[in-house]
Amino acid sequence: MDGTSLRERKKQRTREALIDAAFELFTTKGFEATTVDEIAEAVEVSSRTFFRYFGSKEDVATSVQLQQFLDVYSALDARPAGEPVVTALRHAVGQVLRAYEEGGDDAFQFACVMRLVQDSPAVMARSLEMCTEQLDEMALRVAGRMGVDPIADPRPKLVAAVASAALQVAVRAWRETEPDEKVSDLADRAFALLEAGINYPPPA
Amino acid sequence: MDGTSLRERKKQRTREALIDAAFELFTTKGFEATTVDEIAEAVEVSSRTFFRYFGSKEDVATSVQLQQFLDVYSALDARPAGEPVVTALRHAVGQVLRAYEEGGDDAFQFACVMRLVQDSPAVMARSLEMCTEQLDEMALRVAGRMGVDPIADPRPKLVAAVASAALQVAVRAWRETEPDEKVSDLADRAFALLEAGINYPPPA
DNA sequence: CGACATCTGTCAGGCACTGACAGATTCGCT
DNA sequence: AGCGAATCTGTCAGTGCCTGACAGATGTCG
Repeated sequence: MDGTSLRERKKQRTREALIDAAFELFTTKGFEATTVDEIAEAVEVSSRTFFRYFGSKEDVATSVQLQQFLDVYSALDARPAGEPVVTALRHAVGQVLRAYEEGGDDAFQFACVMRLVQDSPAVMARSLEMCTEQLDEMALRVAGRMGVDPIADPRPKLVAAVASAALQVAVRAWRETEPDEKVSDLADRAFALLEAGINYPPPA
Repeated sequence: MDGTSLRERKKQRTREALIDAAFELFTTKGFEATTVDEIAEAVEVSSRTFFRYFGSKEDVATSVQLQQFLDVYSALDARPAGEPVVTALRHAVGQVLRAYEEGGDDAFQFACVMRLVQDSPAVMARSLEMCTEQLDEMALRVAGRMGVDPIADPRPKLVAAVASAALQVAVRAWRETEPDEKVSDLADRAFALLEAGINYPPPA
């Protein structure tokens, strides 16, 4: 049952092999032009086995995105307790994004997933669905920071949803800008706007 | 080419018949248990014709949601020019939702779509995708209200995305609350929170 | 009425995805 | 090592979504 058993290691290896093969094919042929059979063949398993690891062809991409969410959670937990929630989210997200930008290993895969999400509607749809699935988890952490009940108080869920939306806007702006503006900067600016309030013009 | 030609009227009729039949079957049998063939049979057309009207089975639901977006746009344009954007969105959305709650015709269909979106993942995914498609349009109107460039200034897109997220949170909260709390009230509260700022605790 | 455009049904087919079964692999135990 | 149990995998058959291509029906306009 532990992670060092032969069975578990084999499973992990085929799982990663499937992800690698899938991204290789997605980037060269495109998402919809790639069939599950091709991915499975590249790893020398049956297509039936593919569906035992991933619920759908899109899930290969979203499984990577899920890990990114978990990274944000870790970074969020590491932020000081007194920090306001949006500010904490701003720093946590910026931290994770900068790590992806500089870390050579996952940097390619990260850009790969982002392009995939923006370019193929099916992946986009599944990705958005996964993001909303993660909203409860994120709301839970926000509620913890605020010291309020995550069910009775609507604010944690709102903050989580708004933060997720801001991040999506930043990523999309990143994909659309011609020069290589950094995602981390775009996201940082988006969160900074959230901190200041968005009911323009401010009724001061 | 005008809307009163026989051909156009026939098309409109089959389109509405398909939507009605689809919702009838979705509510009784469930979304995934309903096949496109069944919907087409109920209207006495071929399933091929169904796909000439709707790009996918999910699109039957999202086509209705699209109309709701258009309603919000109309309401938004009717708001006074000086009003801050989030406040204007709050009133526009509230106005549209209250109309759906009281209008007996579309009230049933509205509740129907909302249940559909929350209950079946495929519809949820497609719905979210359509919402992001509408973000540009909404951002355009927000930019007009703010009197800024919708491309150079990132704020309109951010406001649109945040407002959409807030609305989604409200709808989801509505579906989860046992008693019949009104969507319009939940949405109003969510937008009110946005107006006040969400960087809790406020660093006052 | 006739030329034309448009809509529809039928057919064939690809691809995503699933349940069921049998064979192979690994695990836990003696 | 050896044996039964649990788990993983491949094969097969099948359903359902969705699409291109063609031919026939229907509406449109001079």
